[in-house]
Amino acid sequence: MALQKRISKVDRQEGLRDLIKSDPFVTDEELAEKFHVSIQTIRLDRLELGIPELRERVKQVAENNYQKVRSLGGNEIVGELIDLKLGERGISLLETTSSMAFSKTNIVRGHHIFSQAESLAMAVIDAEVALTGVSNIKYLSPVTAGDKLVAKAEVVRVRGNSHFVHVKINVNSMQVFRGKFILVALKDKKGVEEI
Amino acid sequence: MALQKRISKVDRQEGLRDLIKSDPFVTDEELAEKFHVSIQTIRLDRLELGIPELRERVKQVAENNYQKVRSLGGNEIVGELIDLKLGERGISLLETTSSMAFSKTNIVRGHHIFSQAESLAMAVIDAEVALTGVSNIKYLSPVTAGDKLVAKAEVVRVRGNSHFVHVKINVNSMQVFRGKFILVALKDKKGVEEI
DNA sequence: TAATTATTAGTATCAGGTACTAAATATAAG
DNA sequence: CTTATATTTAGTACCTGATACTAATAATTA
Repeated sequence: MALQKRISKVDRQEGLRDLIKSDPFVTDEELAEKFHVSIQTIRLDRLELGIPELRERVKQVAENNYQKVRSLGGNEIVGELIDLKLGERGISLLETTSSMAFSKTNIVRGHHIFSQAESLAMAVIDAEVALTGVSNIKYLSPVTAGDKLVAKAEVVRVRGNSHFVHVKINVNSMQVFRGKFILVALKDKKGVEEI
Repeated sequence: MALQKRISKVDRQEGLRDLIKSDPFVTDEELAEKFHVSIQTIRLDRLELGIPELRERVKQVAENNYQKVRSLGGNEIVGELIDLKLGERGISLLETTSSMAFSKTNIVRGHHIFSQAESLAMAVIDAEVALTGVSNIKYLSPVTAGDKLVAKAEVVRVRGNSHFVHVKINVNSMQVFRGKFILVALKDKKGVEEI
């Protein structure tokens, strides 16, 4: 029999915590093998550390992200479409959460704001598919997690298959972002021949 | 005994499919109650419809979203940091997937590209926390799902707490994006000085 | 060496199933 | 109406990944 190179209890529990954090899908059995201890020891460890069982962890991951992904790019539009006049203007609402922010400062990462603006700009274009060509954007004020972002998009000019859209985002009627998008409609597939 | 207002098999199976789709966390037992049939009937239905059991469904939801959130803002940096010289330059790699693209065209949504660029720009700044102030960006060519995006960031100028960073993104040495970011380092907690 | 702590073994039980057999009940066809 | 077929229900054995508990063994410390 090979020597079991076991580590101390505290070290194991620390490693356990990290491992489960980085991979919530790991079973007690796999953990037992990894740390060269019995499955019972792992269960005692989890009990002491207050870490729930695999199925509970998986469920939590599923439930947490079920919501988030919907407002975070899994869909065609980031945020919730409130109003839309195709080819003219549109309004969308995005409720920011701490998962969108830097943990230290609670300030929402810029690309979430950008994503809301860009996807609204694209939604407002009256064409099958559009692709962002150029954009000039400006963040005017930091956004804190919990803020409700109201984005307003307006089509200001259409030239050929280029669409110029201005997007403004407000929090409580204070402007936090503005951006000018030039979107190009693709005529890859059928039905987007000319605008 | 009260009359059981049962619906036809096809209708039930249709309802079943919809219900599970809208709530993947529902058990066979709950479904049986909802449709006034036995648990075995529900299981036969799932078998016929090819719908996996609760735990499998929850696991799939968890796994799907675990990936997405990681590559879409759950982390501090979007993509994988390959190289970093703090305050000077940095390189990151992002492997695009179909979940980042429009289902119709398979073209990656712009904000994913932007997110990679912005987060790399912020990572490269030698400061505790930075906030995107202004950015001027341009998408040069559409990116298809599966493409590997290599982003290169370079700090070109530092004035006060304003950092000017250029980011270029290539796919197979073909440039698909460029952007100029002005990032403002925050002083401790408060104070976003004028740019 | 004794006391204490850590680990392992083993059993009963649970949820939410699969897989299978068999029986009861509906519904349709002759 | 009666038979044939489809549908639903009942019941059993088994599975995974656990909890909860008791008891014994091994390792460490006083």
